[in-house]
Amino acid sequence: MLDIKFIRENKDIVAAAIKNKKRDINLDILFHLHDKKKTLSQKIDEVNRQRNEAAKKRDVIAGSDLKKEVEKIQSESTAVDKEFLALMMKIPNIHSPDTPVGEDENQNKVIRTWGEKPVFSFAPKDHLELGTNLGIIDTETAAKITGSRFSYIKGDLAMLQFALIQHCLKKLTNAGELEKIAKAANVEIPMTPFIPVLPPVFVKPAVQNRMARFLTPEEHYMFPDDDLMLVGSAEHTLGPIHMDSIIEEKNLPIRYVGYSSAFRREAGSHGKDIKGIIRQHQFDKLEMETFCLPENSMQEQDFLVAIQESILQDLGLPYQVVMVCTGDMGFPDYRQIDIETWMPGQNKYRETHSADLTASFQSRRLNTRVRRNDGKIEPVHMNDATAIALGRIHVAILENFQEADGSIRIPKVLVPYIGKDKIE
RNA sequence: GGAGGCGUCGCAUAGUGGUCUAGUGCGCACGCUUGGAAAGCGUGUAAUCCGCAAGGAUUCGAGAGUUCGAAUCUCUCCGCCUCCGCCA
Repeated sequence: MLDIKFIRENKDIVAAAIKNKKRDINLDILFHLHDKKKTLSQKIDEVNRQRNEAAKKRDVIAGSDLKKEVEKIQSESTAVDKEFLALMMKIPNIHSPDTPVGEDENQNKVIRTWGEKPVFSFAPKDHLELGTNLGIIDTETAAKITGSRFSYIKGDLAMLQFALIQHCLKKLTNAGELEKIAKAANVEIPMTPFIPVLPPVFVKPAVQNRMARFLTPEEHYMFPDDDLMLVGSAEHTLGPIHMDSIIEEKNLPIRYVGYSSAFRREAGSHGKDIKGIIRQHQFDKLEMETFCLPENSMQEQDFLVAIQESILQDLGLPYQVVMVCTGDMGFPDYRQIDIETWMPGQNKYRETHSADLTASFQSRRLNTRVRRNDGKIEPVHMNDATAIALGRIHVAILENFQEADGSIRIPKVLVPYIGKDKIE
């Protein structure tokens, strides 16, 4: 959610963002509702003042009349508030000046590439064929037991997953490692290490709503009997950690790295990526969620991207970094940077990482604020970014590091965790 | 799942219908004192909204209700604690 004052003072910027993010909202209606809301609340304040006075004087008759009056205005005011808020929530975040304006993913801008795409002396296979042959991916049994878009990850691939998690956690909790990454990326912000978290995978729908992620309800697994839903990402329970609280400036930045399964119904993606484990209803992910000072949040995002790149470089996976354009970026995002990793079996780069800077957009709804050293209070800035998404990285590793005989080379950094250098 | 207790300004606690404009302690900030510090003393210390300001309104877990008036009474919900049961 944006600040209504900001919207009033920057109508052009907000209107442009609405248009660039392909939405249609009339800001004049919003302003009109806001005026009405203000007038009504001033009226209520005044009547309440009189009411308090009457109560103090124990004036039963006047008090009784004023009570009826305030009830009448109150109901009108509640209706206006509701309408105002509903419209406010439809307004997307503005986008950063360096975000490319565009219609869809075709206008996303590649800003860097790293690594050499592998050249095979044989016809490379896709991850499903490789994984099925090696007995480490089993989608057929999963289809019988649970349904389509689920899988059993077994044997060395399961080991590989834990190795990846361990490798990343080690990196993210080590201040020295982080400093190296920041220095290489020219980022100058405090290097507070990440706090590892195992968050809940259920979230109250009302809280998820305050994350301002407009993942429609159809995309979530809902449990109405318990008023709960499964998270689509650890972000959904990491982001609200400081809901309704004020963080002292000296305690920022706060960085979390959460490990959890993510659950997505993938409604509306029928037929897309149906083969293999690229698009699953359930997958595991290490997710970074950070809270920082407003003036540091762009650098914070650059830092998170640098971490993502460093992880992919450790693994030796070729990738490209992409500035996501306005038409393709998330509703609450100020700037979105994706990393796409080369997948030979698909013969293209596929999204494996996303870094979302939401600035004050989420924190305003979550009511997560910072008390500056001078005592002023303002919303903190929030970033969230994938550290590693396990399903898709499995795909990348299997497809990039396959040998002619169908075996898979294990990335050097992971060998110590698994105790061998090959899946065969 | 059963029984009981409890949710108050960062933390701890007082407050059982009007004197609560929510007290006190700790913490924190500033000042005095000091060569400097600690201690001591003094002052200040929740947020949100409206307003240029003066000031006003709202919030005592959440919501609804009773009342001229609610932290305080009633109802519903949520959370926490203790004991019992079940259980990884």
